[in-house]
Amino acid sequence: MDEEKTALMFRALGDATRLHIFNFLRVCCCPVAVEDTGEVRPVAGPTVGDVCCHITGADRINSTISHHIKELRLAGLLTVERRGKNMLCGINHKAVDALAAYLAEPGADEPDTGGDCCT
Amino acid sequence: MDEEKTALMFRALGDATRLHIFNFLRVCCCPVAVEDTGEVRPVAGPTVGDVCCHITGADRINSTISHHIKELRLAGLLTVERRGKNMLCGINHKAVDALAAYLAEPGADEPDTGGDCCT
DNA sequence: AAATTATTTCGTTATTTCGCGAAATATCCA
DNA sequence: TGGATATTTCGCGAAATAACGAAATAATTT
Repeated sequence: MDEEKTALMFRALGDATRLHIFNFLRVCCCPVAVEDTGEVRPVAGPTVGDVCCHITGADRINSTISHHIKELRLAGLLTVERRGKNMLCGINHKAVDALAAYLAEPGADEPDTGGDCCT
Repeated sequence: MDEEKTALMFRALGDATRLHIFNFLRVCCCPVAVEDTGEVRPVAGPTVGDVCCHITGADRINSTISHHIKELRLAGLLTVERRGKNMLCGINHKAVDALAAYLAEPGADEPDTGGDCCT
């Protein structure tokens, strides 16, 4: 996973509102289908409106939430797909797993420059 | 791990320069001591100057790098300790592990609100 | 004590981000 | 076709952030 993309994901999660959205979608029921291509898309799940309702408490959709969801999507952490009038949100588990692995395995994608860097 | 703190960590890693610093420190040799209190501190390792040199290529310390290191430290991801004239940097593995676990275990710290959120 | 080295803090400027409301777009229903 | 619903895009002002150089602080050497 390239560093640019990784930073983008971390950045997306580095906002209280977005992290809240992300958590909600993770604990929420979000059945997904995996295409032959490997692409993952939500089969059912909360709409952008549901998310907005849960996060803000308001029953009207908020442009701010829409914007945050877009940012999470651009980072690759969310999938969003139109279903009629609604947009269904789902977690991109593959991306989340990759990010978790990144944190768990130090320097897996970096040439080892250690040894000549200590004082 | 509380959500506020988690977002702070993600935010700290969500900048290309800081992620670069973080990666450098992870692959670099960074022996640490664990105190009786559980506190972790670097025993040896790259100084702020070493980090700056590696990241920017310049041989002079840069206030920008100093600032980024401070931010990583405030997020709890780095430990910084004075050793004579220098400041030694080290990774706070405990915090990194906690962050990795957070990503790996969906909703471990969130009450399950699923079931009534799908359309 | 003065000079030197390593690093942080401060003040400034340019850029980005956040939240908001209004307008635009897309889809469905009558 | 004309609404109604769901969502995104646009434009705005306020607040946060990033990079930079200069000054300040801390520890070491002479």
